[in-house]
This record gives sequence, structure tokens and C-alpha cells, in this order.
Amino acid sequence: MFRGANKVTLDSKGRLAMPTRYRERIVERSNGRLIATVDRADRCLLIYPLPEWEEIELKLRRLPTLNPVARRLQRLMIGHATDLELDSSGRILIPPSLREYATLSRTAMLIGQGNRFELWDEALWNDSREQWLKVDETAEDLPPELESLSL
Amino acid sequence: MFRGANKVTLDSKGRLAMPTRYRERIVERSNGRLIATVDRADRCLLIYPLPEWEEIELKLRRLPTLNPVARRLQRLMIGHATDLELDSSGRILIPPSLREYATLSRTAMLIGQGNRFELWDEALWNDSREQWLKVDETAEDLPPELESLSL
DNA sequence: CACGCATTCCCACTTTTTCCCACCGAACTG
DNA sequence: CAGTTCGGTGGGAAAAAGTGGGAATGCGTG
Repeated sequence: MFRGANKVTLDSKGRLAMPTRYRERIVERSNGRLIATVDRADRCLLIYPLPEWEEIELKLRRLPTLNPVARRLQRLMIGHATDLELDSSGRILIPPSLREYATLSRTAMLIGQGNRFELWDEALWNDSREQWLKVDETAEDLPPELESLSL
Repeated sequence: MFRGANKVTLDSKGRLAMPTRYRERIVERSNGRLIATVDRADRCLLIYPLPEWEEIELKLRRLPTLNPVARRLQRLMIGHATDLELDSSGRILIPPSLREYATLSRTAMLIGQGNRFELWDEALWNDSREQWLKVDETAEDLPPELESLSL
């Protein structure tokens, strides 16, 4: 599983050096093959090892094509899903369109999230985090799944 | 399967270079033969490898002819279906009538959607995408298939 | 039958992408 | 404290992909 927040840099060609502690696991899990796509809610990218992604894609594709909500989700997620591969120096190349979507500049944050990574522009990540901390969770109605959550 | 968003250009003759990463798969799947037709809901084109299309056409033809909705779907989709073929440089020629339907100008987006592609005018794609992102999905009634979806 | 328009095929140029190597800095080790 | 190794970074060269134009072929028309 992937954990932790890493400050990473995108060079002028859009390449990103995957932190070494993840490399071995990525190679053994998917032979270095990854899929990047956009996040539906936030301006960040989601990066999955290929096998993990294929499960998700299968679920998405089974959704009814004529349903507008499902269609929207398919277009965003499958429509932006791009194959990436670790190069000989353990870097991945983020294509321009995805870079634009997530407003990625030179410094970014790579966040481990279990079966995937999230890639955020550094400034946006910091701002968002501050926002999340400000929200008073107790004032909200928690969905039932969270009521019983024990951390 | 086809995924990802590709910026493509239609030249003055209406030709579109299929991104190379898809070409091999298209050739082995259907010997380079594709079908383009119109989308029911949006001003974009749908492009299927021939065998995939034949399945779709079969499903459409099985729909009850007396149902007006089904009839409309048949007329739109089967009625606009056009044979395309990859030429020696991996390009397809989009016929003028379909170009008009999807208001395609010089720059377009080719979106992989599993068993098919969608072809959008670039500006329309960008606008639509922004619209989709603005919608707060949680506020909508999600179809039951989506409720439990974990990405 | 001849002419003109439209389509198709093919070639060549330009730009982009990919691959590879070399350098720099930091950290660890002897 | 110096030497060595490893991770990160940048750039350059080779390869591939995209783009446009021109010639040839086919079709419809006058």
C-alpha cells in the first residue's frame, strides 16, 4: 500500500521522479506500468498501478451508457486515463493535458492513498489542507458509515 | 481497451491522424475498419471498431420498432453510421456531414471510452467538461450502480 | 468522349517524443 | 574527514509521429 506525502518536482519536460521507496513495489505489482487520470472533485490527478485501474475501469464500463451521471463519470475518468511507464531512471512523464488540468507547476505533492497516489500542485495542496482543517466537522451531518468510525 | 484524451487536428481535407498508440490495436481488432456515428445526447461523434459496432447495431435493431424512443435511437445511430478506414499513414477521413453535426473545426479532442472513441470539437469538449465538474454529484440521485462505487 | 472536380494515395518535411548519458548534491561509510 | 554511492536533475541526440502538399486515379457531367 502507498502512504505518505512527498514533495516532488516536475522538470521542464513534465517528468516526475517517483520517490525510490515506491519504485520496487510499482515494478513488482505492474511492471512499472501506471495509469493517471483526473479527480472528479478536486483539481488533482489520480495515479494507479495498472491492475488496480483495470478493476476500476471495469466497474465504470458496466454502468448504463444512457444514464447521464454515469456517462459523465466515464468521460471524466476513462476519458482522461493515460498510460504511464517508469523510465530507466524511475521517472514518469505527465502529459501536458493532465498537467494543465491539475494546474501543475514545478513543485508538486505526491500523496500516497492506499491503492493509488494523488498528485497535487503544491500550493493548491497546502491551501486545500488549510481549508479542510478549518471546517468544523462536528457541525455537519455525518453519513451513517462515518458515525461508527473509530480511529 | 481505449482510454485517454488526445488533442488531434483535422487538416483541410478533413483527415484525422489516429494517435499511434491506438493504431496497432485497431488494425488487429478490425483490420483498420471503423464506424463513425453521432451521439444521441451530445454534439460529438462515436467511433467504433467494426466488430464492436456490429454488436451495438444488433442490440439497436432488437429494440421494439413501435417504441418512439427506440425508433429515434435507431434512426440517429444506424442512420448516421459511416464506414471509415485507416489509410496508409494511419489517418481517417471524417465525412463533411458528420463534421458538421459535431461542429468540428481544426482542433478536436479524441476521447477513449473503452470499446469506442468520442470525437469532440475542442472548445465544446472543454466547456462541457467544466460543466460536468461544476455539478455537485452528491446532490444528485445517483443510480444504484454508483452508490457503492469505490474508486 | 473530353473535361473538371473530387477523392485517394504517397512522399517529404517539421515537430515532438523518447531514450540515453552525464552531472550535481546529499548522505552514508570507512 | 574524505571517499563513494545513490537518488535526483538536466540536456542532447536519435527516432518516431504528425502535417501538409502534390500527383495520380476515378467519377460524374456536359
